[in-house]
Amino acid sequence: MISSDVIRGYNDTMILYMLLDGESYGYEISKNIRRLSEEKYVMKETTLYSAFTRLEKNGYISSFHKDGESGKRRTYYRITEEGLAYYQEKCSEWQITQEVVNKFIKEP
Amino acid sequence: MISSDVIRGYNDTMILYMLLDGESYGYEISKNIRRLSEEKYVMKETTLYSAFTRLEKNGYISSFHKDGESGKRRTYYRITEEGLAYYQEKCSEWQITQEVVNKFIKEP
DNA sequence: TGTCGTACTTCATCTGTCGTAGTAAACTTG
DNA sequence: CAAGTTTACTACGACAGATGAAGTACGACA
Repeated sequence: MISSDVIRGYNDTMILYMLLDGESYGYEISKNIRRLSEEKYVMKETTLYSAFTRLEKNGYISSFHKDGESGKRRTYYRITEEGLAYYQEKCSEWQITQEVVNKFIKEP
Repeated sequence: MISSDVIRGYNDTMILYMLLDGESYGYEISKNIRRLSEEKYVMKETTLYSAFTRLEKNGYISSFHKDGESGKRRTYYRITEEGLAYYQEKCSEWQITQEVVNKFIKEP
């Protein structure tokens, strides 16, 4: 299992990735992250939902409700253009981060 | 420049790496991290020194003073066996982290 | 004598994560 | 159809690690 301090800084990126190919909502995103990471990373509920708040406040995602849906009270999110730009930035940053951290790693 | 939330979780690892081939002290380690990362990462002083405290408290490094040194008040550190084990753990974890995060990265 | 580089230390603040807990609808299974 | 499980959140408080700002103090150099 991956410790959270390592991933911290990429939770937002993961969520944004999950919204790249269309809108989704908390529970679904959570499941998808878990599945895509092959159970190696499970985002805590509180982390996920507080990330939504932050991302929306920063204008990277926008929330809405689907009406006509049988009372499931889901909050859907979609990525904004700013969110996409931010995501791409993070991807570039990740390449550099890998390069840098790898200099400090000794393979056994 | 790399944002700190990304690296957070690997500051300790970097410091330990710097102690793998012998004792060192704060200022030197700081310089070496900067140099090795090719200026891409500069650890803040407060981050560095608070990391020392934490690492020592966890038994991963031990501090000492060299006597006979002309009053430069340096605190030297060396890595312990627990520190080495912890470092190796972190290296393994890093491999997994890379794999996981890369699943959420789209190359342009 | 003053400034720069070295080598820290203290303190207060902020951000993001996490544990605990609770709500409530919908689906499942005996 | 009752009871448990899954879905889908929300609220609150605590905590760790990073950070900014500021200060101390020695030595070198010019």
